[in-house]
Amino acid sequence: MCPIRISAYDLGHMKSIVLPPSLKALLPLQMHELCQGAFYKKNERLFLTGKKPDWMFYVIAGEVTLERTGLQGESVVLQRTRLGFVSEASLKTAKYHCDGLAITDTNVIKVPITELSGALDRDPDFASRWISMLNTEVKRLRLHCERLSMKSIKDRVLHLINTEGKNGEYQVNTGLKSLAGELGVTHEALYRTLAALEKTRTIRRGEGMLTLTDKP
Amino acid sequence: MCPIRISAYDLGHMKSIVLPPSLKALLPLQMHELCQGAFYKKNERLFLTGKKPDWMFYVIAGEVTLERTGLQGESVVLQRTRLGFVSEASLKTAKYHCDGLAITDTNVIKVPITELSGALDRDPDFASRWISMLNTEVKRLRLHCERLSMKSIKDRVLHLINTEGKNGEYQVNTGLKSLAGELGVTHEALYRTLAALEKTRTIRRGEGMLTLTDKP
DNA sequence: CGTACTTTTGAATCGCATCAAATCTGGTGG
DNA sequence: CCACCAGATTTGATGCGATTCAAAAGTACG
Repeated sequence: MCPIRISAYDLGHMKSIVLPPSLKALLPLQMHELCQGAFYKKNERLFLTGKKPDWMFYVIAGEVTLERTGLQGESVVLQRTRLGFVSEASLKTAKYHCDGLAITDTNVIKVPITELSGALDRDPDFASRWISMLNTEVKRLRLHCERLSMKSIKDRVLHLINTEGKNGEYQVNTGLKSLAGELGVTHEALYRTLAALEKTRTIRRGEGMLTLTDKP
Repeated sequence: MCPIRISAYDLGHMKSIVLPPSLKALLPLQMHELCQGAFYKKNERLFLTGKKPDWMFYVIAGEVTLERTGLQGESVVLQRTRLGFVSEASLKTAKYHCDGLAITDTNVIKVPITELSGALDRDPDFASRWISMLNTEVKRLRLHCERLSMKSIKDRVLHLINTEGKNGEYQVNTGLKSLAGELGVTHEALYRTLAALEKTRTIRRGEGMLTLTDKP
């Protein structure tokens, strides 16, 4: 029952690449060959705030966050992606409104934006699939907002397991410190909350997994 | 310099209606006549969680929130709309994932979902405009998440004025209590924070407007 | 084996939630 | 027109939970 997770590899320029099924099903056929693979080491940035978007990034291994640096220089995590597009919303945008940061070694598929945009205009089925993807993203973001509106860390953690997890199990992929950032709390407070939740047998922990214990 | 704001009217069944320019520009011509006007009194619900979406709601006057009721029965505001679509993300969804609540007397344009979906498949230009709208929404939601990640109420208020306001001015439309909900804080705390910000001359208040005082 | 980072625990502090209550406001009906 | 009510606004007092600062223990990696 260990989580299936592809590790990231640096394959150099990766001339020919294999698209993951989810991306293959989304993109029209003629786009497939225009895609390129890319590798980013931990803490490398895929793109920077203010820069012009040329590629759409589809994460296939590793993990990428969208971050903005606040007024005091602290970074705020807007989104984390382990499988799927980062910055879908930058399709028709002149500049990025946040940074894309690989928080671990990461493989992505790069899709050229100009061609992507053209294909969306030409191919109604593709446009429809793209809209569905954006709909999903909007809902995910609404849930994220809901989570961040909760006052206690305990509530946020349980909400996370319930909405992002499967069958009451949530896989923590890049460490609790990173998760704390996503939940909008300090890592110390998260550690304490998890310890408390474990002591009251509300959740169990193991192998980076947070599991809800079923209560009668 | 008073804010232009259309008040909501109950025009009965409103057989023939006038679409606002923003909606007219978005929808293809043949959709225009399929739209209907509707009026909701304060605290009426446009739709309920779990119900099947038949109409898309475009708010033209008043204000609508998307809300989910948490485990303890408290309601969490996911989104507020004063002009534009509510629940754009429910286009291809079997059921609503939240409630739509008129928090003041509200006029909306109802657009039939089946026809809307068909038009998106047939009309690439329309699909393109729809995608742009979703992109905007995704970005707005990301900013909302960023705001909710801020620890202090002061930071959230200033972020709100900077991102949702115009020229350092933010119009509070439906009361501070409602705004407090959107910011994820209690109304008491918000009142105190605003009073403090006013005392230090960081902001000014008047006529439901929060204005940033320019500092050298 | 040393370095960097994560995880963990400790103690002090502070901001916000909470509960309470007073004032103000607009709208309703006598 | 005024009494009345519901809701919004405001201020006060108290306690809790999260932040903050600090430091120790664990872990991965070269």
